[in-house]
Amino acid sequence: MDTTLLKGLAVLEVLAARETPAGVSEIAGLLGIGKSNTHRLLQTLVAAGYVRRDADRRYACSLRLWEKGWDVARRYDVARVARAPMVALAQDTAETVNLSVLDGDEVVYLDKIDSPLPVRADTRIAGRAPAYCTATGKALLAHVEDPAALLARVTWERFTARTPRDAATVLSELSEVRRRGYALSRGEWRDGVAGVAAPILGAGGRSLAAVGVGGPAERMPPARLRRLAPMVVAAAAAITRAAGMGGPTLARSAP
Amino acid sequence: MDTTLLKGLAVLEVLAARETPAGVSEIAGLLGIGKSNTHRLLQTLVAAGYVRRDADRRYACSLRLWEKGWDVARRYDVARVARAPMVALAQDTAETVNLSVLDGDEVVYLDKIDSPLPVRADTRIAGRAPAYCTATGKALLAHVEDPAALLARVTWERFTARTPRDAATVLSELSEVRRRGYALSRGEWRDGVAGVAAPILGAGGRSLAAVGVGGPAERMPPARLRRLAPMVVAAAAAITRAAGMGGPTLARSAP
DNA sequence: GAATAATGTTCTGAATAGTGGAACAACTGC
DNA sequence: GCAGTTGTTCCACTATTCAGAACATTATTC
Repeated sequence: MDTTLLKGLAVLEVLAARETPAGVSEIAGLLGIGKSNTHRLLQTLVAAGYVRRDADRRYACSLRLWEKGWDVARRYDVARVARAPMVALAQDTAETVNLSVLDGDEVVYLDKIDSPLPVRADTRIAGRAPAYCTATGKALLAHVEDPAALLARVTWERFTARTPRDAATVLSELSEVRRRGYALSRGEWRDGVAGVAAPILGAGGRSLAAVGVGGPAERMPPARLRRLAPMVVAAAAAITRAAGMGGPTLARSAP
Repeated sequence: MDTTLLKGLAVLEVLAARETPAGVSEIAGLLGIGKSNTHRLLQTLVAAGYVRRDADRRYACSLRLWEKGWDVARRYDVARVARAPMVALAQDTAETVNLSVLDGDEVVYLDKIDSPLPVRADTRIAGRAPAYCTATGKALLAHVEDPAALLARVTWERFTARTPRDAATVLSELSEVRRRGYALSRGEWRDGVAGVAAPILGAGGRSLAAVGVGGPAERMPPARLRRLAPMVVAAAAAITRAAGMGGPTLARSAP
């Protein structure tokens, strides 16, 4: 494996994660690699435009990473058309609304609208979570080509007492999800957080994305989740319509 | 220089730019490097999580690039607080509004609101333009630490007949910008596109970002630009206030 | 359905390119 | 001015990457 490339990406990630610029020695120490090595990697990244150095000769990420990342996200065009239905859903429910897509066996949050209430479910845009124990994740998994194949590659972790522990459990839940049209999660990923989610289906019945509503478990007893479900399903349907889904894949033209 | 790292990034960029997944040979041909080389670079990128392969064993960018990029953009937090004043400005002017930050000697568009009119200035979010010949760019340049030093590193290109050709011209215009509080551009970057922009200043009087209004030159005679200027300046001031600027740098905490 | 083309993958030896360590330079704080 | 940082350069070694060809697998054509 190209270790140079891996190290270079590691340097980039360290810088991306940092709030403040970093020096050569600091990065070298963080990654456990030599100073001279780190120095040259940084110079290469500067030459490539991903990193720049400030006046104090310290290094920080340029916006190039974001620029390239945006090119990728642009194709996951659902986010744009989903915005309006999401706002409506947020107003109707007063809970946090989020939009996710599947990336491997994880969900990535493309967009969210925070609940106005002081106590709320906190998700981060561009954040990640395992698909098999979140509401949006399960909504997505239920409509992929081969859920079993995907789940076979999962490493099962116990995040809470309620986290599902094997593929069989999740698979049976997924058929339930397909039957009723929405997915639930009650404290399976983060303790005390519950949610409902519905898939946004494209041509061929494959899931492109999922919308979900989430909040503190105390505000989300089973009865409320059942009441929220149709609203989430309706929002997902609205997004599907607005997107004019019909393309063969998730990839759609630029805005 | 670490060529492996550069090649790896080049592969990543090719994939990020493509609408559809690509195969090994195709990428190899595009970059002019060997097949086996490309193959291993791709495997490394897959291992690092930046690329994944679809069912047809073709390669595409995962959302990891976007995720990391977002971590960077998150710190350029102006975008979030700027949204509301930008919407107001867009409604008042009916032209395209955009928000830019400086990245080296280029501007990067963080956000934009399209004009409702059929003929409009077209900028792309996460797009780039040279700073010295755009309105937002000049607004930003006027308030950096050392404009002359920055301009010294510029390679002067003639994009249109009106593109400034040397540092002296731009520097004198920048002092004008500082004096009156806003910057103008009339077809210096793209023919037939004109705009006004105002800087968003942080603690210490340094520019953090700039808001601009742009449109087709026919709709933007000097008189209209002068009338738009105070509105743009007001929007910039509103954003400055909303952001509660006071930190020492652009870096602000996460949303 | 066989033959052919095209693409993805693995292998190998050769050598280049990257590595770590130390030496040097430029600051910073005492 | 001196110790203690941190950034940068140099150099010899060897591990890593590279190209090309061989092999495997899939697509295409007849």
